[in-house]
Amino acid sequence: MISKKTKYALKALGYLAEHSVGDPILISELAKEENIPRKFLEAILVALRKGGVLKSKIGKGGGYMLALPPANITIGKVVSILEGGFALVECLNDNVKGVCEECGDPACCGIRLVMSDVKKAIDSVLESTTLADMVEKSDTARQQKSKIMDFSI
Amino acid sequence: MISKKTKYALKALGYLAEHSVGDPILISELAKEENIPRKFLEAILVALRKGGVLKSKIGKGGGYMLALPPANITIGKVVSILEGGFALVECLNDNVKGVCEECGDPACCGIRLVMSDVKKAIDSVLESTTLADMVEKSDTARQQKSKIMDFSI
DNA sequence: ACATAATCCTACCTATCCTATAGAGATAGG
DNA sequence: CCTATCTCTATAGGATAGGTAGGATTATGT
Repeated sequence: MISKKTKYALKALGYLAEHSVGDPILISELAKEENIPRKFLEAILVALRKGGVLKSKIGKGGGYMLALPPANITIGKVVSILEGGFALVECLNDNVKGVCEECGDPACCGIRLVMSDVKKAIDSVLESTTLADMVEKSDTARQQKSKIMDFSI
Repeated sequence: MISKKTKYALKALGYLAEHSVGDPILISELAKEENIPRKFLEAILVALRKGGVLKSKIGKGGGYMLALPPANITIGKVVSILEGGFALVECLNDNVKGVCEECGDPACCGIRLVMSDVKKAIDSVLESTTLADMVEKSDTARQQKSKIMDFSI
């Protein structure tokens, strides 16, 4: 299960991708528009900045901007920043904190082998989907829906 | 990240798949051989029994057996029993506890749409991999390794 | 230089879940 | 009836997620 942190991050990034016209957007605007607790969002944005996805401008007239075009920000990157990778078992994590004590021999642990397949499947989706894709999916779905609404009237 | 519960479950099931010759195996044997806290394992086995993966025999000479052949037990089933499904967002969970408050309109929520793709990818692996596969993977890896060892001597 | 608007940083709190344990109860075999 | 088992309920400690507070720092405009 992805955490609220990650969900909030994706919502905030989605907003930035749709509303950014070059100048920075305020934390408070993001928090209000996307319904995210202000202070909590602050911490999330800092993480995203340190992860290279956002850049900020301090002081009056400051705020946050995307550091890259939406098409160059993968969902995998965002998840990885907020969740510290998305491994299903410790021993498959990117930032390896050591082998999990359960599988005596990592190379032969059945669980590890299976979860490695799962991780590959997850990563292939996460790495191939970008922020731009996410926004587009959402827009398309909304348009589809309003079409259907029109027909039904 | 899968919980220790699930890891222990898979280890115990793996042991049962490999050592079962029809008669029940003791909790204490499973706990000892697979290095799992006895009482904790007890709870896990009960869950697996209620989930239809194991059956038990009470009283003297009792113990646990697989309720199905290993090739008919998917890893997905086990994960689903122990973790209550493996959705990445609440609103995609099997046992829907309601829509997540974040995505106003579930049908148009970009996060939901992306995570739905991820879930499909996960499920396709988890549903197509069985306990028998897991045990086999592990065995094959072990054999490969011992071959390499032989060469190197 | 100064007031103001913004992000940045450090620390903290609380509830929930994960892991684990204890002990009495129920059931079957001999 | 005795013993070996699983079964059930309750509980406890620790970690993590989610959220909050307040002040420090930095930039802008006048």
